[in-house]
Amino acid sequence: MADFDPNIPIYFQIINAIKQKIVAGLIKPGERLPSVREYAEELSVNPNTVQRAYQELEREGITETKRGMGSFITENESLIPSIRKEMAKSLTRTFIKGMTALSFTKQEILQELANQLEESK
Amino acid sequence: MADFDPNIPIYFQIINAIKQKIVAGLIKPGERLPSVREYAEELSVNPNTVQRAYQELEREGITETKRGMGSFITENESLIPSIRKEMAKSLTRTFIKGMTALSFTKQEILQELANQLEESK
Amino acid sequence: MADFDPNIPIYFQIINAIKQKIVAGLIKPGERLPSVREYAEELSVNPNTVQRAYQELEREGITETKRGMGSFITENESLIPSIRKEMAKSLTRTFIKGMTALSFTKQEILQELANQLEESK
Amino acid sequence: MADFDPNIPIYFQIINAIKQKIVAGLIKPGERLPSVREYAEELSVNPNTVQRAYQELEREGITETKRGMGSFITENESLIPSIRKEMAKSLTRTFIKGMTALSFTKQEILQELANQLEESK
DNA sequence: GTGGTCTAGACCACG
DNA sequence: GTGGTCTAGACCACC
Repeated sequence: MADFDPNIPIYFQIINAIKQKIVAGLIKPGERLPSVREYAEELSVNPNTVQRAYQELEREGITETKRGMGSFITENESLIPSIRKEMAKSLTRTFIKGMTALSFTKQEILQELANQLEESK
Repeated sequence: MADFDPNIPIYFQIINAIKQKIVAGLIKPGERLPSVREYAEELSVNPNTVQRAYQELEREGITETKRGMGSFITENESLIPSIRKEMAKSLTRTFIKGMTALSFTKQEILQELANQLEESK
Repeated sequence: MADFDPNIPIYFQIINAIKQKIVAGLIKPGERLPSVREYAEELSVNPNTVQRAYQELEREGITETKRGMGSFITENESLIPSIRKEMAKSLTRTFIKGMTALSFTKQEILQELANQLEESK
Repeated sequence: MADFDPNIPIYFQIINAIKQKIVAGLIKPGERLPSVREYAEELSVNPNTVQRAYQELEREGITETKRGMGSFITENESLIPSIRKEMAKSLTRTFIKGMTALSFTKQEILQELANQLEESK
């Protein structure tokens, strides 16, 4: 089901995939994530890698994990919007950084985005 | 002589600096870049690091290396803008894809970009 | 029926609850503890977890298990206070050692403890 | 040089050891920590374990690590006192928790500490 | 040589 | 069965 961009740490891509699923409503607060081993197998990845992703998610307060029980999405009203905002900010920052490195001006960045948004209409 | 952001690979920052100079017309097609050693000293950086940057530039088709002569900006005038355009397109596509996955509308995407461009002013 | 702190192993909280009841005289030496199944149901907890707690209590010499009869608080009246004292001593020694390594003076150690005891009031 | 308490994660003990060394002035801000491999060998521990400790230290802002260069103690005026405070708090919390579990009252905890401080005079 | 990530596989704590 | 830690050893990115 998944193939990973070899330039980005797998654990990081797992984190983002889960965050996206939460934002999209595919996983709901309170719900349990697949077990480390289960998910590792599904993704054809080492359990340690999934473990690391889950750990990071917990550190960010997105999940709570209970020994012997599994990891659960935090039940928190503001969770989803805050993840959405954070991811949007990160995406935008990356985009701006990349474009700036190509010495695009702010005007040109906006222009390029507008163009491509049109195209994909 | 130059300050580097410690969070970004130095070689990458060197690449960008050179690209910017090219786009800005400070270095012209056909012109020779400083030697690896020269440049490394100027930047107080390990020669390997400059070497790596030059290598990458060549891989991207932006420069050509002639044995014993040094690295030269590619003569093909149209090559550089076309590379730039391609990279911009790719960056933008990635950005749009990510934001769409977070169910942002086109309006919101533009808005978010505009906001963050303002902030980083 | 009981609320558990999700950050502390449940079996550990059960142990402490029992110890406290003993010290408080709510359970007397020689008395029988509830059966594992009974207690597990009362606490809405996995029987294994209660089992684990009982095991640990026995290991500490606080209870004695008789096959087919259940777990009993040890008859030796003086045993419990002596265990308690030993554990307290050990805890205190560890604490002092750690604080001393941070070059706290005796005064400061007492102060820090007093402060934090206040806070958690 | 080191042997580890088997009940506490090794990476955690490494973190604490380094923090203590910083507080004690044995390692100074700006100074470089041993490389992951070096330290791993010295401690007879797997490099991954040291790596994890270093990573955590960086996450806490205590070190900064530069690829290909090593990990360095953060140069920050308030670093040492803040570590000292944090560790003291943690030690004290652990102590209180343990004593409370043995159903010591606040008075008794203070008493026990005072006694043992006297003894070790 | 240095840190960062990953796999493979093991053992333990917990429920 | 589930998460947490650890070892052994590999490969890559960076300096």
